[in-house]
Formats: sequence, C-alpha cells, structure tokens
Amino acid sequence: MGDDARTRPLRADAARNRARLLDVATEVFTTRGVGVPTEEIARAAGVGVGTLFRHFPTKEALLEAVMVRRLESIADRTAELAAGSEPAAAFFDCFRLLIDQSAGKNDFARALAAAGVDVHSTLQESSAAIRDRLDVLLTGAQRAGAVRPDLGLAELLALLAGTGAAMEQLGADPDGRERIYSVVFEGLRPR
Amino acid sequence: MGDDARTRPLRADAARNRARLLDVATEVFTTRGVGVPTEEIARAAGVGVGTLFRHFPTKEALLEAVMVRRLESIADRTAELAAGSEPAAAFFDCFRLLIDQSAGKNDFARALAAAGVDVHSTLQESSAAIRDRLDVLLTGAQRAGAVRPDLGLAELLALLAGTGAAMEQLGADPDGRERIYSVVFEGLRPR
Amino acid sequence: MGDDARTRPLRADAARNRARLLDVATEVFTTRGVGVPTEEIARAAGVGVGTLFRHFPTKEALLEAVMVRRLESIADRTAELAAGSEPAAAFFDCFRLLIDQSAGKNDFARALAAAGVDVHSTLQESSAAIRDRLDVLLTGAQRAGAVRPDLGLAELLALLAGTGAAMEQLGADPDGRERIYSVVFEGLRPR
Amino acid sequence: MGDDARTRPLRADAARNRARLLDVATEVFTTRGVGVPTEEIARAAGVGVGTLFRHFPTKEALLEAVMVRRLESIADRTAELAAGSEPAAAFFDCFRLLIDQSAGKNDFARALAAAGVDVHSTLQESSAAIRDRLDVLLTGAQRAGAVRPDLGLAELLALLAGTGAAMEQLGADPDGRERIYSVVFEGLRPR
DNA sequence: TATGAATGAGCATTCATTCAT
DNA sequence: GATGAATGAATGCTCATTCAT
Repeated sequence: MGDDARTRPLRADAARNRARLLDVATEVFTTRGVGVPTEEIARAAGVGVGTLFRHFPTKEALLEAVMVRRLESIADRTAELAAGSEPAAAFFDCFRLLIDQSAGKNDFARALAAAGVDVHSTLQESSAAIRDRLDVLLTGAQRAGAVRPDLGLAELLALLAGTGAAMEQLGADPDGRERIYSVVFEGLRPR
Repeated sequence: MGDDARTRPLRADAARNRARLLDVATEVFTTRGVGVPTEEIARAAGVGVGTLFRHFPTKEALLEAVMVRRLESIADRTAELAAGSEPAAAFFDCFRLLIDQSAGKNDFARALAAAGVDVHSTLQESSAAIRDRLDVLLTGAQRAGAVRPDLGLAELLALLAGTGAAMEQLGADPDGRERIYSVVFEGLRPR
Repeated sequence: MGDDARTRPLRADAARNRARLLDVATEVFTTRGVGVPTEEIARAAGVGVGTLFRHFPTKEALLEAVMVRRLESIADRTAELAAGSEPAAAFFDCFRLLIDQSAGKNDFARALAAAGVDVHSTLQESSAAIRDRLDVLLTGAQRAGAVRPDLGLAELLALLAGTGAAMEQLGADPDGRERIYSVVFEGLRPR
Repeated sequence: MGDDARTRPLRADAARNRARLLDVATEVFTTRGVGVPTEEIARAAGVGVGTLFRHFPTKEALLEAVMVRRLESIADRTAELAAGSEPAAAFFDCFRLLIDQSAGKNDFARALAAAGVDVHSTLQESSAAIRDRLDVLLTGAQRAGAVRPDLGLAELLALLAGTGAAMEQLGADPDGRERIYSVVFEGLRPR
C-alpha cells in the first residue's frame, strides 16, 4: 500500500520529542501517579505543553501510549523468553519478569487489569498480543506437566496482577519477595 | 423513624447524618475511586457540603474514617473467627473472609497497604489491631503444621493484598475464584 | 402598650450573655480584626452561635454594637474630663485619652471615621454625642487661647484619627509616642 | 535604564495583561478593600482567573505586587524631589507629595505600615529604598534647621501614615487639608 | 511546528445565618 | 431561651486543553 498516514515519517526532532515525552511520562506516572499535571511532564521533557498535546491529544491518550509501550515491551520480552527456553522454565521466568518489571506504583497491575477488560482499541491490540503469548507459555508449561492443568488464561492474568500487588505491598525486602514467589509457584504446581 | 424515648434527641440527627455520610462515602470511594467530588458525596447522603465538612474536616479525614471503619469491621470478624475454630480452619477461613469482604475496587488493597506502612495515628490503631490478630492466627496455624513456618506477618499481608487484587481482576467467576484460592492455599502449605 | 419592647427587662442570664458577647467581640475584633468567624466569638463567650444571633441579628449588628459601646464610653470620659479641668487641660487631656484608648488594631480610627460620615442611625447617635462634646472642648480651648482659632471640628476629628493611625504605626515605643504628641500639640498652638 | 537581563522577555500580550491586572487590582483594592474576589478583578481586567493566577500565584502575591509598584513610584518621586531642591523645601514638598499621592482608601497607610514592619522580601526592598531616601531628606532638613532634631525616621513614617489617615478622614475639602498640613508642619519646626 | 499564555469549569473548604431539638 | 447541627453560596486556586505568536 505504500506510505500509510500512520507510518508517516516523523521529523527527527518531533520523533525525539515524542520519545522523551513517553520516557518522562512513564517515569513520572510510575513514581508519582497519574495525578501529576501535564505541564510538569512537558517541562520535565524539555518541551512546551503545546508540544505534548500535539503528540498526545489528551492526557488520557498519553497515559494510554505509556501503557501500550509498556505492554509491547512486555510482549517482546515474553516472546524472547518463550523462544529461548524449555516450556517450564520459560513460563516461570516470564512470570518473574513480568512482576519484577512492574516495580513502582501499582501501575502494572492496572496495565494488566486493562489487559483483561478494556475499552480502548489501541490497548486492546497490545494486550491481546501479550495474552496470546502468555497463553502459549501457559499451555506449554501445562503440557510439560509443570503447571496445574485446570488453570486458564484469565486466572493466570489475575495471579500476575495479584502477585504484582503483593510485591508492591511488600516493598524491597528480597527474601520476602522470594518467599512470595515460592508460595505462588508451589501453588501453581500440579497436585 | 421510631423515636426512642431513651435516646438523646440531641445527637440523633447528627449521628444519622454521620453514618449516612460514611456509608455513602464507602460506597462511592469503593466503586468510583477517591476522585469523586465531596459535593457529590454530600448530595448522595442527602446533606449539604457544610454538613460533610462539619463531620469530617477534610476530604482526607473522610477517607480515613471510611478506612478505619472498614478495618475495624475486619478486625472484629477476624477476632470472631479466631475464637470459634481450631487454628488451621480459623486461619484459612479468615483469609477467605478478608478477601471476600474486600469486594469493590482496589480499596481493600489500599487499606491493607495502609496497614503495612502508614502515617495517620487513627489508622495505625485499627490496622495494628488487625495485624495483631492476624499474627496470632498465623502462628497458630503454623504451630498446627498447616502453614509454612518460614512466612512472616509481612508476607501474609502482602499475600492478602495480592489475592485481593487477583480476585478483583478476575471478576465474579466463582470457579475461577476457587482456583485462585486453591493456588494460594496450596502454596501456603508446608512442603 | 404597657411594656415597651425596647425596654423589656432582659432576663438576668440573657443580659449577662449579651454583655459577655460584647466584651469578647470587642476584644476579638480589636486584636484580630473583623475577619474572625462568629462561631469563634460565640465559643469564646461561652455561648452557642444561636445565642449570638439572637442578641445581634447580624455580624454587622454585633460590630456596630461594639462600636456604639466604645463611642459611648469615649463620650462619657470626654464629658468627665470636660467637667473637671480648665479648658486647655481638658482639651489636651481628652485628646490623649481618645488616642491612648484606641490601642489595638486600627479600630478606633475607623470608629472615628464612622463618627465623621456614617450610614447607621445607631452609630449616628453615639458619634453625634462625641462630636458635640468635642466641639465644646475645642471651642473652650480656643477661647482660652490654647488652640489655633482657625481649626474646626472636622479638622479635629481628622487629626484625632490621624494621630491614632500614627500611634498604631509607631508601636509601643513610649518616647516616640511622646514625640508624636509633641509635634501635634505644638502644631495645634496658636501661632 | 534599558532592559533588565533578569526580566524574562514577556510576550507583548502577556505584559499587557499583567499591567492591566495590576492597574485594575490597584484601583479595586484601593477603592473597595482587599476583600474583593479575585474573579472579579480578573473580569474587570478582561482576563480569566487562570491568567490572574498565572501572573500572581496567590491573591496575596497580587496585593504585594500592587504595593511594591506603589512604593517604587513613591521612591522615584521622592528621589526626584530630593535631587531638585534645597533641603528644607525638598523635605516638605516630599511630605506633601507622599500624602497627596496616597489618594484613595486606607491603602497608603497600610503601605507605609508595611514599610515599617514587614515580612515579605520584595516589599522589604522597595520599602527600604523609600526609608533610605526619607532618612536622607529628614537629616538634610534637620541639618538645615528646618525640622526638630529630636525626630527619627520611625516617627517620620508614623507622622506620614497619620497625616495620610487624617486626610483620608477629612475628604476633599482643600482648606481643611491645608490646615492639617499647617498643624503638622508647624509641629515639625524646631522649637 | 513549537511555545507557553489564556481559558474557565471544577474542586475543596469556609462561614454567616437558619432552625429543629 | 439556648444550643449547635445544617445549610449552601461564595472563594481561592488548579489544571486539562486551546490558540495566538
């Protein structure tokens, strides 16, 4: 089809602005919540508010873009892991990865929650990608006898969100985190 | 209605308003988050804003009161359960109770998070009561050999918050909820 | 007929309440300005807000009552002084008295300003009484050759208000205050 | 003079808005007191509230800016006068100028009061400038034998505030004003 | 295109005044 | 009469979004 409007080449500085905006917004939303004024995000990114709103027509759109990027990165990592290990290890490594990457505010829990039931189509896409990959990992691990066969994708997503919330509540204590993983992973074993 | 001759007429209205305000705020904060305008809460309770601010000098104070009441109710239920069963059953029944009672948005997770690290003294008290009772239940179940001995109170709180989040993410599906419980409870067993 | 509503005997406690309210309001308005909430004044007087508003139907009415009482007390003192001394001494003593009594916020300046041009009839009465007495003192002192004959009552009131403002600005320094008096009194002398 | 490096290049319309806001606020605060709602000031200046708060982050900041501007204008005029006349005339001309310029409500009295004891640094600066200039004028006039040598700067400030208050109380009557000046200036003479 | 000034609906909170107890 | 809980208009201030420069 040739050049699609959606793939129109962004001017170098515009692309850089967009990227900076996303980076800064991710950082800010993660550490200080979504209540931070857009103006502050723009300033931290070194641009004016107008530029922010040119790239993201709404604050919510910015938030969504942050989540999409996060979900995509998660999907990529998930795919990598799935490709490189045998099923059981892939599954559990991926579980840890998802959780450990969700450090900060209860941001990831929401992102995953959004992955479960969602309204926005952009997010739908990215979260569908994750769900597909997780499904593959799950059934792989189940076939390999490493995970209880009665669990479905919905329960896996819930457990991921839940484990993330547990970790967030626990804080930095590494031994404690390991014990949480231990409880969840033991619980995931076939009986 | 039903004027009781023995009730002091002075506080009757005020008490009812306070109670209504707390009920409405609990409902509203739980289902729609803490961003709801105070005016709307007041209207839903059938009082003017002034009345709301007479009873709770700050929006934050109202939120705190809601959480305290919830925590107190949780503490009471916990104590009842602990008194009536043998240790293992008491522990697991209480776990379920805490989760099932935390219906609604990510409210309970926050309440429990508040139980972990907190600033306000009123909340401190109520959450300390819960923690004490949970600690008793936990060590009882551990002595009875029903729960892994390496878990501490902090991990238990994290697991409660996490399981709550998982349930919230999962929605109403009863079989799915049971499977989540199953995973967590199996994981809690001594190996 | 019979008992006039305006002279109806106030019940003992009602009278005491009214008096306490006036005392407290005088104190509070003088030291902290008129922005203090009525509720606080009521509390300081040991009564409920309702009682305050029974005695003074409006906050402004309370303020007015405070000023009237103050003006009346000033008028009385002025009359005393006028009666007891020879004209020149009476005039200058009275000048000092008015100023020294007006310690605190720039309350008295306003009261005297109100004595000049005013809207409320109650105040009109009391301030007219002061003006009359001051006029007597002024012309007496002028006849005695102690004060410039070209000054009128209006200028005297202005000088009183101004000297009060100067004292307020100066603060407690007694030597400074004396120098201010010295300037004004020298200036009042016939040339 | 020329552009100050510290002054951010303000956009033309922004500068105009800021100026309008200051003008309107000066007018409004002077004639109707500081109780006037910010919204009304904004409307009178033909801008939205947001614009007002962009320029002056607080109502108090606006009030302060108004006073600073007034004080600066006073300081400038004072300097001009001091430069152009011999000491005695400079002193008395300046005294008149300060008073006559303080037309309006009890605004100038407050500004001078602020010059006496103050908390805000911006005001401190401008008022310090005035005080310095007044001090020079005062000692000059005293050396020239035109003013009592026992008066200090504090008393001068108090007399200025007081004379302003007297004029305000007196109203427009030109003969009366002249008599007030006469009283004060005679009183300032060395005995 | 980027900028940041302008906008104004919206929010938490206060306080004079009323009225049920 | 006295009380103080209830009322709600009003206020200072914020912030997502628009638009002139």
